[in-house]
Amino acid sequence: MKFMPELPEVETVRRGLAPFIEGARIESVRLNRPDLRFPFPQGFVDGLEGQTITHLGRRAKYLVAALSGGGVWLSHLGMTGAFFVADQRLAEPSRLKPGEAGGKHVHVVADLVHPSRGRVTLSYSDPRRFGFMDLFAPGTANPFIDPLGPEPLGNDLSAPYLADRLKAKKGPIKTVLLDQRVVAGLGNIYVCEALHMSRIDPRRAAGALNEREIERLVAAIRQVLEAAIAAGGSTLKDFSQADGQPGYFQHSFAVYGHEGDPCPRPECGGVTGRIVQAGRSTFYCPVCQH
DNA sequence: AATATGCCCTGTACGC
DNA sequence: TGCGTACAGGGCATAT
Repeated sequence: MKFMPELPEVETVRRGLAPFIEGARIESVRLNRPDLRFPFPQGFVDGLEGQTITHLGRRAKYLVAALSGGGVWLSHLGMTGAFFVADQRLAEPSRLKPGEAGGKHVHVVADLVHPSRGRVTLSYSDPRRFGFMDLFAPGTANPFIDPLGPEPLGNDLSAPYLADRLKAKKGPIKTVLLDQRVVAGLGNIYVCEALHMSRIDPRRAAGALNEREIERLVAAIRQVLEAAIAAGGSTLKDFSQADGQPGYFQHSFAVYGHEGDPCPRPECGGVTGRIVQAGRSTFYCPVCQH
């Protein structure tokens, strides 16, 4: 299974990058093309240069870098976006994997100065360019962040909250869970996994779930995300070595990508199926999910 | 208003 | 081997 940056992967990237860029001053930024998924906004480079990154946060699948002037540097990795760092104690940039950090898909390179690490090079690679970046002036509305629902790992996601948001929904629970206004940061993989763990059929009408099922679902969402973050965290020790890649880890899934394989639930006996809902693949077990 | 579809983009896998 | 096609999918735009 190839790396795909959903919430746990973005969190792992955040944890990997933070020690290199928090507190660092952005000396220069080079754009190798005018756009990713969207054009870089007017004043992007000028707005970043000279700023110090005071904090690197995450909201849903967005990386949110707070700047000393009060602005916000927003980044979304899309499907193939990746950050690479190199400082003077790490491998030379030339040792970074060719075709990735050194290749034709590196679209943004920023030179930073970190108070203890010295010069740090931060590169962004994104072959498919589904990612994007934006820059927001202090105090301005953020159309990406503002509409988002609660973080799935925070206290705001609760069974009563979710029950309230689901009760009027006629669409399938799988599709509703991908709506970032309901819960922020769930993607196709972890929705499939959470529905399998909570034994809920992805085709069920969201509004038809009962209280017990919703409680199981909320618990499962937390569990699959936390397990994935833990798996990612275990790879961070390698972050500052060899290829300098943050958060690239193989994580095992119960159903995602396992069409035709036996359901991993003990004594279930089902075979993992794949259906398409709202244009996306859904993997599920037709025996134990109902 | 809520819901559904098409689009973006490129590397990879696969059938013929 | 080469060529065409399907697929991966988050979020936006558009249509209903």
